[in-house]
Amino acid sequence: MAITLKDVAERAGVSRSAVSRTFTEGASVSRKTRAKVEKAAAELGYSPNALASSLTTGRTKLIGLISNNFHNPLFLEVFDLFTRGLQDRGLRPLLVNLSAETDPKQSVRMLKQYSVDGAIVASSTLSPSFAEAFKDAGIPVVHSFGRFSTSPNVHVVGIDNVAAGRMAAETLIARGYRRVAFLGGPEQATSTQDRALGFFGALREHPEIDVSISYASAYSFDAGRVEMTRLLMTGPAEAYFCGDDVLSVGALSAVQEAGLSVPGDIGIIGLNDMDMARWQNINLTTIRQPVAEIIGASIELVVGTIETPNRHPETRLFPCRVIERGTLRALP
Amino acid sequence: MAITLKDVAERAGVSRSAVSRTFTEGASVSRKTRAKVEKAAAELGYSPNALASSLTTGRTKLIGLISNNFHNPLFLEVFDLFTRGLQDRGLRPLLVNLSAETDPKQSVRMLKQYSVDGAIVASSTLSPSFAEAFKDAGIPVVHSFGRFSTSPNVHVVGIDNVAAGRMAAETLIARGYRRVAFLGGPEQATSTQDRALGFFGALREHPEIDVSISYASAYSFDAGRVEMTRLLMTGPAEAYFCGDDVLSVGALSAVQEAGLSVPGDIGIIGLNDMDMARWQNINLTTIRQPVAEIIGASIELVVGTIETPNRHPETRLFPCRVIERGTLRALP
DNA sequence: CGACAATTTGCAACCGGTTGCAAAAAATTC
DNA sequence: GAATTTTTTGCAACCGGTTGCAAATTGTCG
Repeated sequence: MAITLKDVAERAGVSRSAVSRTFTEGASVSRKTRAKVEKAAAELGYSPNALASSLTTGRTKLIGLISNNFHNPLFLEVFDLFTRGLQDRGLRPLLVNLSAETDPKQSVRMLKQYSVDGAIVASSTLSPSFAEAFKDAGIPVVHSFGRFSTSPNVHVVGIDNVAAGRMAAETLIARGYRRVAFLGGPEQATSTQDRALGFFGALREHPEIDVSISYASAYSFDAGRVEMTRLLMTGPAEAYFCGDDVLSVGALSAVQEAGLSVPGDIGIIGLNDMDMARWQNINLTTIRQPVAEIIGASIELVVGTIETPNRHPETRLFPCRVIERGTLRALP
Repeated sequence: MAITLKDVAERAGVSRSAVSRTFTEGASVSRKTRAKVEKAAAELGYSPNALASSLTTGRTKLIGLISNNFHNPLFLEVFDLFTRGLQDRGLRPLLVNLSAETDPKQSVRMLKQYSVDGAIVASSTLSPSFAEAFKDAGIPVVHSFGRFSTSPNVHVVGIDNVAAGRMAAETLIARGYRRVAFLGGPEQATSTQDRALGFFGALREHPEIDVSISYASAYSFDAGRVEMTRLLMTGPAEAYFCGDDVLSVGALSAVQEAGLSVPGDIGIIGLNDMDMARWQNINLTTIRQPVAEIIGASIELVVGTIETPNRHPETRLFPCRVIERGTLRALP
């Protein structure tokens, strides 16, 4: 059915090795045989079987891309950049949707069966041990959007969530808000924990400012809306740092629905700068994650680790910045 | 490095075939040897190499998932459902990001190299010939969100875009709009062409209604905004059928920015019902594509075609329905 | 033109599995 | 317990490639 090396070899009147060599970068083949082989291959429409060759070379050029954030709009951009970035380097993303389960064993097993060259765990909610499971299985791995650690066991690329929390606090302080709050995502998400830490840390130096915290059940529109609706009934703060943009939009919607104005009555600052944040009918002031840089570094790091397996685990954090839009009152 | 059949065989004191058979559904192995093999495998942490076995079985359980819609929020849902649906059947999605290029040759080549069992082309903008290229290469393929055809060459699953256009027209007519327009996506997108066809078809029976058409340069927020801004300066219609939800939000934003009200001054109806359409600060009236059904059928069809290669090309269309929200005036 | 070095080529073994076939072992029958 | 049938097992070839090695070819130089 499919055309193999042998077919091409026969047609070109050379050995199978000669054919293999014409298709291998930097192998020794004369001009003449290369020409013969290429002609025969073109005539037959031959293309080498990447999987068969992976058996001997030990490289599949397959990269496992594991995520559980299939509902966060930011991840459209993330998938776009990852797939493009990998393709540009001749790598193929094998997508794994984690959905509910958080046990790494199954994913590790599966990706081992497919002999992926490396894996990228793209998630801000999974614990570091998830990515570590890949490392333990001998699969080069990078945790993108993962938690910062001073002594990481695996490569981590992302933002400093503590610093981001601090940045949010400082932004609110600078605008003169006196009663502020953090509306986090799920309490067990590492990103929420760290952002809370930074937020409260910065405010500790401002005892005159009243600060409170609450958690939404998920990084989702509905969760943000529900939580903000609840907050509005119990006497809301003047400004909220929401743990995520989608959450922010949910909160925004609850505030507007209650007949209050943003930023007049209540200020909101999000985090991520998803594409929709700039839509004029949302116009969300937020803290931007440099997604492209994070993904570029992640790919670079996973490729580097494939080439140098015992490379020391690295943490690469990229700075965030505030994107001024319309949900926070202006600087005085 | 990695544990192979041979290692397990030696440890269990059996032949390699015996080990292979224990891991093959429905092969002949006695209780006793199976137990020995399983014990040895567990002790060594063995898991069979899926790629190596694919060499003889001819099945990789890899499915190419090809898309060029990495900026449409609807596709987050699409990716989520596809990856989950494939995983549930033990299949692995190999993601291909088409971005700019529309030449199928490269994708076909690449997916052939990886011996995918089948391919799913998920795009409403690619021409039918794209999916056909896969079929011609002997790869079972389904075109999801593709163009309807009475004599299809490949399986097509999606909605009847002509009917959707008609549905939009009828919805506007029923609400008493007298000057309506279609704000399409790129003129060459098959989905836009078909939706226009249905829209104008339905209005042909209503000569009293004034109808016009224009195209946005892409299915994007910015394109919708730009085009609507232009329209507002040249005397807009009373209501617009926008070829897509993101486009609708762009248009919506332009209208609001011009100080006009929706649906008071101008009505808008979109198509897709992306997740954000229900966000209260968008609250878009739209026509819902039954995404889950489309994807379920696509997977079923590609699996069916893998099992029965010469299956006749099928077209499966699912009905859309109008989702009433706040961007169209109420029924009289 | 011959000696020698550098390139190119084919052979054969291997990567990690699967599978048809015949022999061996176990189960069934009388 | 022997004869027959059924099940289990191992051998060896194969899937589609790669690669070390030695032989064959080509090129260089005096």
